[in-house]
Amino acid sequence: MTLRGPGRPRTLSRDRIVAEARRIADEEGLGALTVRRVAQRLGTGQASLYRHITDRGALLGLLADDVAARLPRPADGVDDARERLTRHWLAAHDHFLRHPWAARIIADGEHLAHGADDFAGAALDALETAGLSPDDAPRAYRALWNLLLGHILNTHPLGHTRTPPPPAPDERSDFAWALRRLLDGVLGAGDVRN
Amino acid sequence: MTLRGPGRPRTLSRDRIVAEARRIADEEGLGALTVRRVAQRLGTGQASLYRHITDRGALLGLLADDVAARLPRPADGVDDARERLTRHWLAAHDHFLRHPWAARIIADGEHLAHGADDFAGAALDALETAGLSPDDAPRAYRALWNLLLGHILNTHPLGHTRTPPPPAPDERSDFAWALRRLLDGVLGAGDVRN
DNA sequence: ACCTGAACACCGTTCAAGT
DNA sequence: ACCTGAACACCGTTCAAGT
Repeated sequence: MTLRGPGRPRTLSRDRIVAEARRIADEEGLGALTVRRVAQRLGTGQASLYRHITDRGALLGLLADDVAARLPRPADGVDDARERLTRHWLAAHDHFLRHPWAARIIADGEHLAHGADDFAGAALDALETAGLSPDDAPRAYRALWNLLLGHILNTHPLGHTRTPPPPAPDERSDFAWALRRLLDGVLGAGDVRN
Repeated sequence: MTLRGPGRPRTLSRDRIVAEARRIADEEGLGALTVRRVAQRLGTGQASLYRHITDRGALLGLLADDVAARLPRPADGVDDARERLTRHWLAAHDHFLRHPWAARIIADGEHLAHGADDFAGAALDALETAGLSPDDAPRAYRALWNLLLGHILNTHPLGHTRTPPPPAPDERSDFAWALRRLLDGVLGAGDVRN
C-alpha cells in the first residue's frame, strides 16, 4: 500500500467515479445520477469522466456489480438447510432494500455482471443440499430470484383498492411470508406452518 | 356510433394519442416512446399533445392502465380452484409478456392505476375460495404478483455462469414451474408433483 | 378554441484545443 | 498524457403567436 496524504486524491480514477456515483444513487436515486452531476461532485469537467468509463450505461453496470458483489454470504452455524436458505435470501432482500436502484439496473440486464456469481453459487449449493435435483435447483434459484426482484422493484403491489392495508403491509415481512411459502412449495413442504 | 369517413381522423384526442403511443411501445420499446415521436407519427406538433395529456408521465400511466385493463378474466368451467388460479396467472403472465414495458411502468408505480382492479378482485376471490383466510389472501396475491413481475422484468436471471441453459430456459415454462411451486406453498400443497 | 414554431433548460457524448 | 470548454444532437416542457 502506498502512503497517501489527507484530503481528496487529486487524480481521477474509475474507482473514485464509481464510489461517487454510488453515493448519488443511494442519496438521491437513479434519476439524479447524471454524468454531469458526478463530474460536478468530483470537481471535474463532464468530459473527463469518459477517459475512465466508456458510457453512462457502463457506469451503471459497474455500480450494479459493486452492489451485487456485496450480497451476503450464507449464514454459518445453521444446520437445517431450509432455515439457512430462508435467512440467506432474507438477508439478500435486506441488502437490495438498501440499494433498490441496483435491482433496477440488474433487471434491465444490459450489463450482465459477475459480481453475483458467489451468491448464485452458494444458493444453488444450498438448494441441492436441501434435496433438489440438478434440474430443479436452477429453476428454484430463478424462482427465488424473480420473487425477490419483484418485491424490490414493485413499489405499489397493485391491489390496494380492496382492503385497507391491515396493520401496515411492511415490505420485509411481506417478502418473508412469500419466501417461506415458495420454499415450502419448492422443497416439498415438510411442516406447512410457521 | 357515428359515421366516419375513411382515412385518418383529423382532430387530436387523448385516445388517439394513447393508441399511437401503445403502438410505439409495442414495436420499439419504452425508450423510443418520446413525446416528439408520438406527435410526429400523428402528424402534429409536439406542443399540441399537451392540450390532451398533462405530462409524459401521465401518458405512461394511461398506457399502463390500458394494458392492465385488458388483463384476462379467470377461466370459466374449471372446477378445481388451484387449477383455475394456475391458468389465470399463467394467462396474466402471457399478457404481460406481450407488453413488457407496461410491467415496467406499473412497477415504477408513479401512477397507481385502477385498470387492474377487476383482475385483483378476481384473484383475491379465487384465493379465498381455495381456502385462504382474509389475512392470507392479500399476502398470497402480493406474492403471486411480485413473482409475476420479477419474471417479466428480469431479462437475465443472473445465475448463468453455472450450467449452460439446459435445453432452453424458456421464460413461460420457467414461470409456470415457479407459479405451481408457490401455489403449492400457499395453498398447503395437496399433491406435490405435477 | 385549438394548434404550433421557436425557445428554454436539461440530457449524453464528442472533439478540438489547451496544459 | 491527461484534462476540458464548447459544441452537437437529442430530450420534456412552455409560451407567445398564429388560425
